[in-house]
Amino acid sequence: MGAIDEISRTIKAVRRAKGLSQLALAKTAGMPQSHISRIENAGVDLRVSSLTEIARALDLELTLVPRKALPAVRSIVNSARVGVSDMEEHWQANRPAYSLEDDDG
Amino acid sequence: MGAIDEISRTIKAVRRAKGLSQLALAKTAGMPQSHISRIENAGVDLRVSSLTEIARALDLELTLVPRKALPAVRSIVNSARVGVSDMEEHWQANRPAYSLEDDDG
DNA sequence: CTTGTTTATATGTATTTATATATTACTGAG
DNA sequence: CTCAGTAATATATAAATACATATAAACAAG
Repeated sequence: MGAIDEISRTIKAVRRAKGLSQLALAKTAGMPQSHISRIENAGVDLRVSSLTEIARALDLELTLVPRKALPAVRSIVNSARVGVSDMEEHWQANRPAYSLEDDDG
Repeated sequence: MGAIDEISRTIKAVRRAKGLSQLALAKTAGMPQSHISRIENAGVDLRVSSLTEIARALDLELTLVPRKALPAVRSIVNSARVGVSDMEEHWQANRPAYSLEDDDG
């Protein structure tokens, strides 16, 4: 599973957790609903500006963290979990954070 | 200053801090050197896959962190600083973390 | 100082692809 | 049936990306 896939899953999960429709998210992020749909389903390789806007609309922030700091950051992010059911499924079904890596490290 | 600008500055600073040429970074990231040059100077709106590969080549990880967790994450990232001179300038000249936000929040 | 060579970075151009706009279809709930 | 949410399609455009080439600096040797 690639980073893009991980991103799309996270977007979908967090959007649902916040009770937002694709249309609502799209409006806040300034893009058509069809684009959100494609992002969530069709493995679109987003541009950074688009990802930033979507993230912001979901109260997330795009961040670059050094590898050494990753475990600590993850535990913090886990503690700061939103605690909504739809999201829990996501975190448990996948990795315990919003991390966007895959396993070639 | 936008998020893209922040990203390009970070990439350039970290690459230099690691003593890598654009070509070396490009090879590791699997893209032509010309692209690195444009990313660092021409305000390119990167695709997520490109940013992920570059970040990985620089021992960074792209992460989505909830707003509430941002301050804690930043302090961690600050503690985990690499401590190279070229980078210090960057951190001091800009914001105290790798954070990619701008100021509309 | 000039020539050649190597390394680092920038630029010109063609291709690929995300994105915008608009529309349509499908689904489940009421 | 309507309505809300989502997915899928076609077209058009802007922009990222790839490929090739140019520029520039540094260095050595003549």
